[in-house]
Amino acid sequence: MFQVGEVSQRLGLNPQTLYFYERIGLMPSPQRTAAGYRLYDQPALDRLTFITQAKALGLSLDDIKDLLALQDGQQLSCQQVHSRLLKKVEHIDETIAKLQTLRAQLAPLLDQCQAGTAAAQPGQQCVVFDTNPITASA
Amino acid sequence: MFQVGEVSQRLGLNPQTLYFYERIGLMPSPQRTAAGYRLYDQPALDRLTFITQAKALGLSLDDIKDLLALQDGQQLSCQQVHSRLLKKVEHIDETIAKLQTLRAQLAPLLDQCQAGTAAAQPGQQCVVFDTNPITASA
DNA sequence: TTACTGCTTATACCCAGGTATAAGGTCAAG
DNA sequence: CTTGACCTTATACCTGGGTATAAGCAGTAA
Repeated sequence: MFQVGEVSQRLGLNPQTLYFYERIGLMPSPQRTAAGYRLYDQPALDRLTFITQAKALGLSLDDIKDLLALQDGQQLSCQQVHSRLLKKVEHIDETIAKLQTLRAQLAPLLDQCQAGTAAAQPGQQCVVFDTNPITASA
Repeated sequence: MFQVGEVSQRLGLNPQTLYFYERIGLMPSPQRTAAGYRLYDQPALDRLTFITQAKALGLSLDDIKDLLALQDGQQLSCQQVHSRLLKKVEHIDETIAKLQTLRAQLAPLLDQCQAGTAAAQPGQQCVVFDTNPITASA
């Protein structure tokens, strides 16, 4: 069992962040010592690890809360789990597609710039954006 | 030349959002009538269109400001344009990669759930998350 | 006992990207 | 010459995801 300071150090989180996660219902209220100190057990550490990893993958705390709720087995049927996961995956797919579109639009600019098709002398203005391909393509 | 109401209606923006973009330097101060009413010209509309599209693609207003600054030809050399664009593209690539990882981790859960490998009866708890593959794989 | 570190709570603040509201000036129609 | 729609500014507020600070207990070591 670990106190808040040890947990936050191990996971690289601000203690205030732990309190915050508890306040917003992302973490359950942990056990307390007689004096009221929080005591985190291993499952709590695992849960925090899951949260930080999911966050690093770009999920919002709300998304993570949903996933954890599924994980907690909130009497959700497979049907319900499936439909919620599906929505999340669809949203991720949309985001990926958008970014790939943007990526594809920026790539030729990069090439053009590198190839020196535009004004290439240092100190001279780059003309890559003279007719903007993003605006133009829309 | 269009007043703020017409512009915001055409582009689906709140007039306050136009003022906001002006305040943060994303849009230049437009011309004014004698009475002080803003008048937006076609280049201003194009710029706003560019902004809303770039936003839809997931760019931050700061990113967009950078791109527009390049577009405005702020005496940046091709070298500078190239290095800034490159950073942006690299960041986009990282984000795509992260999301694809997450996607790949969620997909088997979806399948499992759909296949009824987990408890499939409505009203029964879905066991897909019993050993969490995201946590497990990390 | 005092000092020090660590814990507690509440409250306030931060950034991003706006939205809402109030108090007032402008302009065209009737 | 008033009404109503539209514009102006300033200011306050909102969500998301925290961080900072203050005031006050808890526990330990000299």
